Amino acid sequence: MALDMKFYDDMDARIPKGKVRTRFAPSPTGYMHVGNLRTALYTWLIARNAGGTFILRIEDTDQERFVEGATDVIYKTLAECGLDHDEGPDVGGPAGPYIQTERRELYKKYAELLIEKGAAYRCFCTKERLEALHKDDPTAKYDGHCRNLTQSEIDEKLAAGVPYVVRQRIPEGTTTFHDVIFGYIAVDNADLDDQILLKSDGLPTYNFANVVDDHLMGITHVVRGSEYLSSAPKYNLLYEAFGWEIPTYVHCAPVMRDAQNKMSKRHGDPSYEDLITQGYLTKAVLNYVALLGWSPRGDIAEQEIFSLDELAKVFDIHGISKSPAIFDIAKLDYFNASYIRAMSPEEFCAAAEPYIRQSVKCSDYDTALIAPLLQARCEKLTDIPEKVDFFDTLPEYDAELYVNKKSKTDIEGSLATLNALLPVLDGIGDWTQDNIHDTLIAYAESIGEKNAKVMWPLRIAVSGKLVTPGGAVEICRILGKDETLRRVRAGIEKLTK
RNA sequence: GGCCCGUUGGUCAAGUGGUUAAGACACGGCCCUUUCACGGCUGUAACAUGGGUUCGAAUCCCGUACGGGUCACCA
Repeated sequence: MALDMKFYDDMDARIPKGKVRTRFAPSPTGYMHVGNLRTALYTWLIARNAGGTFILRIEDTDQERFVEGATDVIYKTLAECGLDHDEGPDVGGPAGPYIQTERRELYKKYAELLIEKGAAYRCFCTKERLEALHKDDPTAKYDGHCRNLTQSEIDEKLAAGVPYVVRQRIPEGTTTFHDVIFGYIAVDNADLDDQILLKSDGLPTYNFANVVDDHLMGITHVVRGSEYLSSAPKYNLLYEAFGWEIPTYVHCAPVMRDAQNKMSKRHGDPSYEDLITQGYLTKAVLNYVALLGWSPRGDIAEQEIFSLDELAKVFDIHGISKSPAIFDIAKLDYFNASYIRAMSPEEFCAAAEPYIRQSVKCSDYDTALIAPLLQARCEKLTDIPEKVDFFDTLPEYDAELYVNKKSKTDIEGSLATLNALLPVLDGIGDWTQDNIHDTLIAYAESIGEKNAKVMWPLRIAVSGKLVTPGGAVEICRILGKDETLRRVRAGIEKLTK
């Protein structure tokens, strides 16, 4: 239900710039999926755009899901992406500790405060009783069994050491909340459950810890996935019970693998780290992900390539989309290719070298010469090895490769060309790019043929491949005179049979 | 199932009552060219649906369909 409530207008604008505090609060699963990365990015951008503070908080209240070393993945990813945090477990800050399990006593204290205020109550129901409750209707809400226990009943159970949880006491009425992206949403409190705030192990549930921490840490903009949208009214009730100011909500629609499913580890969708090992550049991933669910407005509406700094300058919450976005690897390829092309030759050479060396082991071949041929020809760094595998060893190839309609070449003609080329190439004294080029062009002219007619067979002979990075001249240059001549002879032999 | 949210080309999306409904990716064609690319030009292709409101609706309202979320001592 969308309400027209002027009261809430500009809710997100009432916070002075510079006072903005946002937080990225992942639970350490050891896996940074793309949707997570995007949430971190948006959260960081909101803070940086406003000259505010970006905080990292670790939500590790689920002891059963503890994964060793999982926080390292978070630190590493954020650092690699340039999403620096001003406060967090590793850098400290005034609102610490920043790890929820270290804040245990805090939650307990606030849960008790809530009980005093009458907005929460202790529930001594056993798991068996709760299960029985859900037996017929799995979606049944808590029946309020412990809602109105007398003080003496409570004291008695407490004294007897009966384990309990703390539940939120949902009042009657309607709760309205505002989200920057989704607008005003009102729900009937009767649809809300008396959710558990504090588990029997004394640790808070996500729902409770979030409210307490976000308030205590002074978070002004709560950025999270839209799966929390339906919990938002319960958070507001909590804020109200405490008498705390409600933050600005920014619920982001999910990143999908297809129209039906979110990106997920289970489906084998790539995490940030996976994308990097697949040959994608961090900056390209960030750029693409930023635009997956957000678009620039105004005079930069057409712009697509953004550096992180640029994004920080222009990012506007209102450009975030309501509907889910499907992750399109083909478009990431395009962004990645753009970033590869935009690198300086030196930068690209450095990035490409290890990939070139994966298939070019022979140290006679200079990666500095090979790299320039690749820069405009690959979308991902991992495209490289396959493209340069012919340098070390001439592959087995089909004589049919010599036949090309457009270049007007066939088997017979190619054989003739190759035979004629042997002395021509052998006659080149200084084996430089220019000399090889000029000699071959001059030869083509001397026999009154188009360049392609001589270049095609030569390129096939020296590479053994239909498609190569660079043309015949570049390849010959890198191969060196001896190897070039050897390969041309091999070609002649193949065509002579 | 209840409640909540969403729906513009295959994909990402601009658009906030009057537009020939942008742009990008992908796809097709052409040019460039010693292969493939790169680059340039160009083409195909969309407002889920039915009712309203209005002089006028992609834009506002209601319904329908489809999709998603949520209903845990998980986050």
